[in-house]
Amino acid sequence: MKSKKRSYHHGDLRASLVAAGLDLLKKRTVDDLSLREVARSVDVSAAAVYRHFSDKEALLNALCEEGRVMLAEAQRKAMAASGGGQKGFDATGLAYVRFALANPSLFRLMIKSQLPDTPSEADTPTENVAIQELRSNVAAILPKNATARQRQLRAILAWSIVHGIAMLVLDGRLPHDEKMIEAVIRLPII
Amino acid sequence: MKSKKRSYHHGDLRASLVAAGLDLLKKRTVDDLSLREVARSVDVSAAAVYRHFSDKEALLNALCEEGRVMLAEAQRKAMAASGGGQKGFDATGLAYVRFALANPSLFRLMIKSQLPDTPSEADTPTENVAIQELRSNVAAILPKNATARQRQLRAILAWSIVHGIAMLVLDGRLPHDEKMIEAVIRLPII
DNA sequence: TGTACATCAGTGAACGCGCGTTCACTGATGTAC
DNA sequence: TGTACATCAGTGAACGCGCGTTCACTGATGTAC
Repeated sequence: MKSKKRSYHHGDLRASLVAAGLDLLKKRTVDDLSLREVARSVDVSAAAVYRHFSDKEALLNALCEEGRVMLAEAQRKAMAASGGGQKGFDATGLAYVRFALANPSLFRLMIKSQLPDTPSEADTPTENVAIQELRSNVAAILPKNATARQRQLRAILAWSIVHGIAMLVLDGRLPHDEKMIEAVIRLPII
Repeated sequence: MKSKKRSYHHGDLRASLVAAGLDLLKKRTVDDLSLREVARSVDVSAAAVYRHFSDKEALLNALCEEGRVMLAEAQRKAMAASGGGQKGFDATGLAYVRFALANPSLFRLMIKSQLPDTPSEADTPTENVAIQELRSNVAAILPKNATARQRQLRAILAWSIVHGIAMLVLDGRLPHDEKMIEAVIRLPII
């Protein structure tokens, strides 16, 4: 049986490399993903990669960017399909976990990448874009008289829950059980 | 200024290697920790390590084991100091997060290591020792008429929260803010 | 229609690197007589 | 007390490996005249 090394290279090599990288991330650890292997799986020399990316990091950043688009799209769809409110909130969380479980290494890569965070050292230093959007979603769930502090803490709590489940399942500490995951996310936390 | 490479080797080399490994994990990623560097920091040849560990994996397992002891001890102390009940439960969770933040790479190494899990493929396949102890702690918090299912879900929820906070802070997605962490853990989730 | 030239994506060989592991060895220590 | 020997923790050189990156190159394609 020959190894069915599918070639991704039909025209735009840059796009092919990104596609191949995403595909390899389904089978490899982030640290096991080498620039050479990405090139190999597109049947191109390693040096060819440097025509499209300045270095390995630039290639990984491109993969991250692709992942960010995929995740945002999945969450947008989940929110729209569920009709907003508490259900929409839960659906968004579930989409987050599902994305992580479907793309383990890509998810880890995105998490570790520090790119999309606040560039300025503002009042809330390390806080990032995702959490701010999350907080506005939380605001829609909480009672109107909730304080800013309460909103912040609830947002962090919600993020921690979905992120925690995702990581525990990814690392094999919890079984990959859809029903269980949904049930945990739907638990009333207020 | 000379690099102050402290030697750990005073007698028991095995113990020195473990100590050096734990120390290096405070500054290095798990993947950046090489057997050669551990040996180097104890001023011993790389080959000497093989007198005490069969291979690199065995050395890493020893580091994991040390970490497990440290974490268990921290949680035991936290529980005892707080006097049990809901406070004890929160304190245990806080100890988990604090341990992770104090020993980032060691914590990651422990999480990925699959050793301490259930060896048999029982009814709850991937579930491990930690979650079972956690569930008994949850049982003490929940009302007496709670079902087994409710207890299980609450245990997973509690674990997910502390694990999620820990990972988000470790990966720089949330600021390392003790007050915030405590506040999130103490949020009423029922 | 044909020729000269520039462009530039991709090649393949080579580089230095640090890694995990193996191997024959050395030299200090303890034991037997 | 002295000598012969076994033990065994640690040495240092060497191995093959795959990596990221560089470099002079080739050869197809398009454009100018």
